[in-house]
Amino acid sequence: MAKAKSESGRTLPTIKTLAAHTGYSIGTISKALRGSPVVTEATREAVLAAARELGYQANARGMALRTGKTYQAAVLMPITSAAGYEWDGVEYTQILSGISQALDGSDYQLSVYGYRNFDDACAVARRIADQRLADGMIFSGVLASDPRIAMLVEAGFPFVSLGRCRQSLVYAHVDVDNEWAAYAATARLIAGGHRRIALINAEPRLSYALDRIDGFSRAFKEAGHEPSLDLVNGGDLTARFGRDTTRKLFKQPSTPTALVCVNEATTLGVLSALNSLGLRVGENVDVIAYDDINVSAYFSPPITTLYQPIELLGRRLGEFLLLRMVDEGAAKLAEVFRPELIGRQPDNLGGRIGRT
Amino acid sequence: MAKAKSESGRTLPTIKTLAAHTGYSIGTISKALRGSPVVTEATREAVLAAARELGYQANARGMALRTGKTYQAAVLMPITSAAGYEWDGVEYTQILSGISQALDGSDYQLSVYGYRNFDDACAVARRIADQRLADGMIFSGVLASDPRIAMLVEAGFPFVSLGRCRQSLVYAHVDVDNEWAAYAATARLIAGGHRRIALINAEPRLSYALDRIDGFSRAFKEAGHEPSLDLVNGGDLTARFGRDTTRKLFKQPSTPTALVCVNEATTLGVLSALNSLGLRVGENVDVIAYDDINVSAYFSPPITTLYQPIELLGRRLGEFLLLRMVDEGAAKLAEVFRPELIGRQPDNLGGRIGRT
DNA sequence: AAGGAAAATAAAAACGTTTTTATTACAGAT
DNA sequence: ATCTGTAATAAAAACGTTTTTATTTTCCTT
Repeated sequence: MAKAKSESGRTLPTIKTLAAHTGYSIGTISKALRGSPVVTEATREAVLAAARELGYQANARGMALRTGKTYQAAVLMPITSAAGYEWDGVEYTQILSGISQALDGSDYQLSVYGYRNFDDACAVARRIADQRLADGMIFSGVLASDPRIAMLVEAGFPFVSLGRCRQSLVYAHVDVDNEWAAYAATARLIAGGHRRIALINAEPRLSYALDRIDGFSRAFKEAGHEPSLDLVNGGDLTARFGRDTTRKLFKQPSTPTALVCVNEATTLGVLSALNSLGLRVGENVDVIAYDDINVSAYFSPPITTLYQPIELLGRRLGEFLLLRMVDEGAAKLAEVFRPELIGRQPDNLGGRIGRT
Repeated sequence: MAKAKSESGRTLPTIKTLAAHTGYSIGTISKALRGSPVVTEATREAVLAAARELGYQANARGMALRTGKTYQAAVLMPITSAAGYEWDGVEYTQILSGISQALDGSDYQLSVYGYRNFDDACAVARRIADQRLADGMIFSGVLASDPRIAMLVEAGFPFVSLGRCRQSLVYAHVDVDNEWAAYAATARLIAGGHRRIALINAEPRLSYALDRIDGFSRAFKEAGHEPSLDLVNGGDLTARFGRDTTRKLFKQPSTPTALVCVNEATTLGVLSALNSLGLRVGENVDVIAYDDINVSAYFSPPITTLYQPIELLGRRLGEFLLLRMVDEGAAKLAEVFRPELIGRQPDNLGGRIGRT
């Protein structure tokens, strides 16, 4: 078998090369490189100098084999449905980007595992933990009762989830304050005079979808009104879902006067449907959207959004995972981001609707 | 050091476990598992049965160390600029998704390497090749003269690029026929009566940006007109760039009557700007867009697009890399996809513009 | 029945590390 | 001068594989 060669055709330097070059044994070299206190300062200097000179870089596989660590951080990523080619999972670019930045400079390499559906995601998570394919993992799409979290907590495997489940378990996580966000959006619309508000939501088995319904309801209750729960719709996060749902809503006898949208893809579908129904935002209907990627500013007219730079969440996910993998307790590793409400419309139908 | 334990707390089975369990030596076990012809059929059966029974899975680090392979496929991913939080690099979700699907079932694991700018990308590529951090790599954002391609071809390191450079080198690649696409879009607009056509393009150092200018020019020349090269604009692929460029174009004395847009983010910016200028698509101006993620159907009005499911490109990238890593010649591994022109508008300003 | 070739398997070496154990050198104490 | 303890380093073992080399078994030939 050919040895690994560097581009120039020479064999890569190993710890043995350093040993031969410096005259020390490989054990001493290893200790010097790892900063063990048993080697003299002078020896360490000599070894480091040789390492620099020869361009030595520790072989990750050798380290991995000996230590049992993998130096891999796994990220579970949903595979976009090949079928409809609908706009889906767009925000993963930003999440990966953030995680990658956090891992940059650490010894860990980002490893992506695709999954096709929730069961698949569970199977992949279990495989990673059981076979120690990585030293830690990150995943999203958390269910109200998520078997992955229960399983990994039980196994003591380091992980950070994007989203919180509704079981009382202690685990590292990052999340958006969806309850507050839905509350803020709904309250703004209620203050604008709206009573029939639709919530275009994610599937209700997802934990954050429930959070949003909670916030939605709370806004009504605090204002002394009954929440328009009949206008709550759950589905996938595509433009198609937004369009179809909007059309359906406006075929009903009691139509909404405002909509809160789950994300910008869905919003695009909603706006498209409203347009084809001859309804104009700010005149006949108000729309507030969740905004991952700051694109709502370019809609015509620009709409009010709950803005949360998702790359930041990704970075925090990576940072937390690094800490978790060196055995930082999970309890301290939790952060819930509150998105910023960016008002681009008065959201009171231009004053055409009566305030209470 | 604690041994790797499976979730249930038991030590993971290794080739030694199988040896003890079956009575064969570890060498024989290895050969049986790898399907070497020197072991009897009966032995192989027994070994495989034991492997199934104990849930044995080969340890990737052990294999990696011995064989010198890493079983990692590296993908270089641009890190979205933390600064503007502009919509950027969205299509990477789909690319990764496609690659992940192609790698699924192979021995290779997808490894993501982020880079911040082109120089960084080159450095990362070199590091991966020099230190053998992966057995192959995939990257995009190819320049007309791309040092990564030259370097990797020279080093004999397996890779597949998304995009072609303009140097005469033999290497595996996947690309979109950008020359044709720009030609088709421009020709359609010329046929609709347009003469002043703007091209909202990527940065001209990118190879595909040049391809598009070529196609754009060819359409004019074949129709016997001078290409409106003064209306060609290159920049990043954000909505902001689309908006700012459009505003700039319509401030000039000789404004365009139609625009060809580089991608859907930019298109959103273009449409936003047109709207704020009081211009309506299909009446005052026509727009044709490149469409990665099939979202143009939801614009109001829907616009004509060049549609290319990008996940398919990703899948082919992965397939090619797998072949390349088992030493398939690079020459055969090339595919150029021609996008589909989906006409959603007549693109002749509703007949208001005179045909020649 | 002995010899030998071929087939099957066992044993050993190697990949690049880290860690444990053993050895050496040197100081200070007696 | 010898002993003891400590500091520094060397040597060896181990991680889980694959591959090369050695050994055993089988079976055919004479």
